[in-house]
Order: sequence, then structure tokens, then C-alpha cells
Amino acid sequence: MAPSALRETVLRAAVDYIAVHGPDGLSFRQLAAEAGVSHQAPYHHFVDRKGIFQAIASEGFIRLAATLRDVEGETGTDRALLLLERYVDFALDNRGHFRVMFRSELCVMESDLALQRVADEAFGALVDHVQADLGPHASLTDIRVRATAMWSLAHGLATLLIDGPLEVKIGEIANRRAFVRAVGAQMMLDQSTRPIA
Amino acid sequence: MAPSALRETVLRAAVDYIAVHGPDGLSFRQLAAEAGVSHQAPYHHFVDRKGIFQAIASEGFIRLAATLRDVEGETGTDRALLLLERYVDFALDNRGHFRVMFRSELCVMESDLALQRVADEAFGALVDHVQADLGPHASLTDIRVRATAMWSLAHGLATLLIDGPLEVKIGEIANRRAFVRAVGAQMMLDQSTRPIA
DNA sequence: GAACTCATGTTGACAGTGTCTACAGAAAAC
DNA sequence: GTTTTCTGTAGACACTGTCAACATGAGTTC
Repeated sequence: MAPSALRETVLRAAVDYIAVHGPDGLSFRQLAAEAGVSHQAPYHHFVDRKGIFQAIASEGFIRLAATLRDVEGETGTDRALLLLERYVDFALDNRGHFRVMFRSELCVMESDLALQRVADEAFGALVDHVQADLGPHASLTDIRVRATAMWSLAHGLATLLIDGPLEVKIGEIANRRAFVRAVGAQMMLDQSTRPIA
Repeated sequence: MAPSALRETVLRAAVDYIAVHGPDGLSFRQLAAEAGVSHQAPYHHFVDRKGIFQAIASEGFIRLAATLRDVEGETGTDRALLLLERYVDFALDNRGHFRVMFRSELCVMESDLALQRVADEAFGALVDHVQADLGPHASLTDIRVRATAMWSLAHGLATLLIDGPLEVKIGEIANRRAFVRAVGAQMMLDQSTRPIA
């Protein structure tokens, strides 16, 4: 067996489970059983039950950072819409990771410097885009506010799509991409160009 | 003892616990012990472990609906900003509820029609505001998109403030109210009136 | 008033869980 | 060649949600 193949096996199984059932019912012993090892074997790869969540979150933030860094758009609005779209895509394509990344009870950032660093990387990617958008003379406050606004919109939309009652409340969403773009445009285009009812 | 005083006691204790530690580690037996009853007594008031989460979510949606219905603002922007502010306030003042309300693994809407109804009420309050804003000739699509955008922004911001690494990433937020308003204004004012860097 | 129902509590048992400790062998380091 | 480290096993512990059986007392029905 390749070095730490068990770690990889267990990690994949955990991510898959969480993507479907959420993180709460995840059982270490069951993961071990599925992997065909004793109930204690996984603990040599993850200190804790929390350890596996930290690993998943870390992987998630690395992917998210890469996703956001990849975004390139001409104008500010273009870029903003793309960022929103990619963020939501990431969340839906990586439910198992996304559901863990923002749960402070599961993966405590404070105690894990490495996790903190990759999370910084992801948020840094967003801030860099905003900074490039607003120009070199933007105040720190403006950057913080705009970055938070964009992040909130994207995060809220992603969360409501994954866990929330959005689709139940709002009806079937035929074309998700188009819907996400419309939501983004609703917020990020200036009023004059918005389709007014 | 008043009728179902135990139910109330356990419910309060659970909400308080969740507000601090999150829902995952919540132990029925511990709640029972704290209330000074046997470990099975609470099960006469909540069918399940999930039952208590459903009860908490239900209470939360009722409060949220009332909060949103109370909002009255002159212009559309005024009202939108107020809705955002109240949503975030609600989340921060009712962490115990908020942390449960949007976790589909904890409280499955599909199986609980009453819960579904109160959740509808809350989202309906938002939609009504949007509808009043956009006027009687607004298309259903426009209403859906705008309501989703506002809800996403509010929900994302609230989530990031409660559970997420926002404050860690963005630095100390001296005046939360002002910051929330600034984030809202960033998104909801038209470009011409935005403070451009 | 007697009998019955039902809500609310009790106790005991069960399998499943995370975690601790102790131990075994194989690979790597010295 | 010896020692240390990595990766696995096994058993035990307290704790959990849940099931079943039973106690009790208040209200209802006849």
C-alpha cells in the first residue's frame, strides 16, 4: 500500500458522506469499517475526530483560493459576477468541503495555524480582486466593505442553495447559472442598467 | 409544576447551549440531568433528538417572520437597508435559533408541515416587501431574483459574522451596525451615489 | 364512585460512538 | 544490528440516543 493510502481513503469517504448527509452523523468507526481496518487505525492519521474536519476544511480552502485566483474579468462588474458564479459553483461542486469549511465548531481556526493560512489565502484572493477593481487609491475601509459585501452575497446564496430552503420557497430553478448571474446583476449593476419592472 | 414546564426548561437550556457551542455536541441526557429529571423525561415532549431542533427552528422562524413584518421604510432603499439590519440583528441576538434554522440535516422541513409553514411565513414577509417595492407590475422573475439577492446578502453576512472567519479576516469591527449598513449600501445603492474610491 | 385513558415521569437495557491505553510488526534512521 | 518511528490491532471506558416496561396521578366517562 502506498504511504498513507488509508488516510486518503478515509478522507475521500468522509467528504462523500458529508456531501450527502452532512457532517453531524459522520462516524469514525464506520469509516474505518468501510476501509476494512480496525476502529483505531484512522486515528494514526487524524489526531482527533476534529482532525479530519480540519483536513477537509484545509483542502477546501486551498481549492477555493485556486478557484478565485483563476478568475479574470475585464471590467469590475464582469469580474464580480464571475467571482460570484465561481464561488457558488465551488460550493455546489464541493458540498462535502463547503459544509465543513465555515463551521467553527468543527474546525477551530484559532488552534490550527496552517488552516488559518489557507483560509487567509482564499479571502486574500477576493480582496486582491476588489483592490484591483477599486484602484490603488481606495481606502482600506472601502475595500473591506466591498469585499465583505461580495463575499456575503456569494456565501449566502451558496449556503441557501445547498442547505437552505431556497429552492423550496422560490420554486424550481431551471437554469442555476443564469439565476445566479441574475442575482449578482441585481446587486452589482448600477440601477440605470437594471431591468426595472 | 405548570403544564409542560419541563419542555420549556429543556428548550431554553438547549437554545442557550447551541448559542455558545453549536448544535453538534448537544446532549439530551445532559439537558435532562441539568433539569433534574431522568434521562427519558424530555422524550415525552420531543419525539426525537431531532424533535427539539424542529421546535427551536419553528420558534426561530416565527420570531424572524415577526421581525421582518415589523420593518417599515419610506423608500425602497431605506426599507432594504432596514431589512438587512434587522436580519443580521436577529441572527446575532438569536444565535441558538439561527444556527439550527438553516441546517436541513437537523430539522427536515419536508417531514414537518408546521415548520414549513412558519418558514414560508418568514420568507413571505421578505417577498411582500420586495413586491411592494417593485410595484404591482413587477414580473414574478424579478421578484424572485430580488428577494433572493437580498436574502442571500443578509444571510451570508449574518452567517459569516456568527460562524465564519469574517472578523478574523477583516479585522475588528468597531461598530457593527454601521458596518452592516455600509455593506448594504455598497450593494443596494446605485453606483452614482456610492462613495467611489 | 369506579373504571379507564392519557400525559408525564421512572428505571433498565441495548448498540453505537469517541477516546484512552497497551501492544505488535514493519520500515527507517542511526 | 539496534533503536526509533510509523502504522496497524485489541480491549476497555464513559457517554450517547433509543427502545421497552412500568409507576403515578389527573381528568374523563360511564
